Amino acid sequence: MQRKATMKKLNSAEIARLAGVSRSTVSRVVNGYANVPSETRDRVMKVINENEYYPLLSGQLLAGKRTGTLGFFWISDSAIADDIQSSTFLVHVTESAAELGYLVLTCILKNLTDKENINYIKRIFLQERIDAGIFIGVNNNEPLLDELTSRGKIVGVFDHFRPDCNEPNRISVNFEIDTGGKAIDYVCGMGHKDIAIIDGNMNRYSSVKRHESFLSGLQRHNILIRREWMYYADVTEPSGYKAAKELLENCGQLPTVICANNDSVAFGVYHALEEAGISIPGQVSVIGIDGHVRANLVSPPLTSFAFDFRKFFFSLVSRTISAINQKEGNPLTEFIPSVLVERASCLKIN
Amino acid sequence: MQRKATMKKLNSAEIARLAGVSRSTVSRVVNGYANVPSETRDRVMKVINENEYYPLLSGQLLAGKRTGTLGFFWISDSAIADDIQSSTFLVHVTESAAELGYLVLTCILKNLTDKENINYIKRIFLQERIDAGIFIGVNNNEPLLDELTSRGKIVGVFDHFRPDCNEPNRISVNFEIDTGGKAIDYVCGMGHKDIAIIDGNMNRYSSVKRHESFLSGLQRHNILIRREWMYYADVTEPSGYKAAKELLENCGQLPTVICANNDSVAFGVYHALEEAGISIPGQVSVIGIDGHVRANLVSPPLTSFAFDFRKFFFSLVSRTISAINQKEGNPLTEFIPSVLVERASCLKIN
DNA sequence: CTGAAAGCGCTTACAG
DNA sequence: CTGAAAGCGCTTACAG
Repeated sequence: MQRKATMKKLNSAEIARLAGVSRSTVSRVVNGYANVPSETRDRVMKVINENEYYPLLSGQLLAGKRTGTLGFFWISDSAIADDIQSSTFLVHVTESAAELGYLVLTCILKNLTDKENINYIKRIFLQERIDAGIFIGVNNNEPLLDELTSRGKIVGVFDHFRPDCNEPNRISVNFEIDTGGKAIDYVCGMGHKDIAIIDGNMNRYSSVKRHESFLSGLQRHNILIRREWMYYADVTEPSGYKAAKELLENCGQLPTVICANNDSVAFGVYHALEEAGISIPGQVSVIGIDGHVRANLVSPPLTSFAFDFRKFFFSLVSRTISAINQKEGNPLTEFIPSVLVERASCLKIN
Repeated sequence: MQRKATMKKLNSAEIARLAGVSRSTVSRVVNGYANVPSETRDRVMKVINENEYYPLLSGQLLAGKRTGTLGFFWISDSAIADDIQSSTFLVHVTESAAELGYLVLTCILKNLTDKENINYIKRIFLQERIDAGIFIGVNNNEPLLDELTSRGKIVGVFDHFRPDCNEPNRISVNFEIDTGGKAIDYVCGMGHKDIAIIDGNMNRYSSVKRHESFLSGLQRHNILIRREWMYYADVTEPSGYKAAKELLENCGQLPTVICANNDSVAFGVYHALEEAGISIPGQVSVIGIDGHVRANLVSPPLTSFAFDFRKFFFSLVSRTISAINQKEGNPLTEFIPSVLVERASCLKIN
């Protein structure tokens, strides 16, 4: 039924008038409270449905209801639209939230070093536009997270682990910590001994853990760690390209395999190797970590330890929502396991 | 400065008290009204900044302010997370809105045939969670759009043109209408005469226009239109695969080129041709429309008429926001031109 | 230039 | 089981 300009304003008072009850009762029906006899409930619901009445959010909020909205804060200095994988994260968060009855307010920011960006995020929390915020791409020790949690705000952070903090309003989801070691086990099993490592961004919990487990994996296999085969990148493709180029220029002898911190970095490694006329995997094998959607599209298809990102974000979003509802025994973090996806980029040798 | 649990509630009354003014004046300062002497303004601002005070959204809304939020309604029955291109649209909308000071509430829905989904969207509008809604993936004659606009709600729709409607609250952005004809001109210029067409979804304005301009292009070049070389798909890769497979099974003689409604459909055509052992472009050339991010990654790289989607969404979002602010002379639609990107999928013959 | 007061639309103790 | 009333935090005519 259409609301004409000349019609009375459609608020709870008007519904109450039409149904012959008080606004209190309308509110009780709208909110599904038990103490309304079914006859009254039906009569009120009929009026509500006929008029397509929905309580205005503004009134509900002021009376103390929650927004039913999560903030989604994506921090990345590279253009997110250009990275296919990034964009899917946003979709996973939105769909997970929707499944649980929540809406998502999406914010994309270049960095958190800019005071203006920090204030932008704080404003969204302090205006109470959202019940909690999901964060991607923040440093593990980001002070903003500490400030928000100490103010009682709820944050759900991707790739974040702070054993020194166990506030119930600091939720996170993490990659298993030993994927680097699994990658080393795998390439050693393929006969590789000359192993190069391209590390990620050491401000990310996952990158640190992969670094550590790359190294302990090498030790476990009694493989000499050669400084000229260890390079630092970031988590992006261009950073992987740059690091691999430096490696190629300075390494003297080529390694037989390059283990990349993640698949995007591996794509950068591909680029550098191709440019140098080095065949993959003929001369140098490459292995990644992530299970990037592009891993199957590049040539040769990239062997990688893959993660189910749908699962990642559902875990993060659902536990963040549990924190909003102050559920008891809500796990503060979850470590998600990887699955090896063997493709064509890593060759068995000898 | 941290707000301790024991501190007074930080609202406009508290700020007023600390600054020695009334709540009215605090509100005037917050909203940047002119009639406050700079001395008073500075004093109040100092208190506001020291306490990191932001007016609660709930109060502002109830007093009649706008939300500063756009809804983003993405309708797609295929998994959006799987389509790389789709995800970037979401990023473009979010970044365009942010540039203009708006936030974005993201909603992903499988279809609009389900009454429940229709109500989900209506609820978001009627609760006044948003100032306007951006729509992607709706049929050109979608009744929900008519209902929303007739209720005075503002919609901004991607790929939507209704010459019979010129409400100031129905905003749209469109593909130029003659890209199909440009594709025909191009392949004819390459010497092709045996031209097949895979059309899109005829409920989309762009697909209809491409269909029309494919046909008028063929006529312009005096090329016989052969029924067995015309197939309907949708806008997705699987639909292109299916249509191309049918074409190959039924066509008898192969065309020398297949013009696809868009790049996703073209990828499906690739798949079908590869499966049939037909080489691209050796035996059959393929041309797309869109400028999909994957066009450069497939083999052979796809020749396509590309659109600047960043521009698409900035146009849509900025004119939608102008409609919210009731700007005079706000253009209801804009047609965005294409740019030919020649890659390796379309061969010159004879 | 500034404050007191009304009003926005809901929910929820409270009283009956 | 139900209604009258208070209250949430802001903004904005209105009066001075």
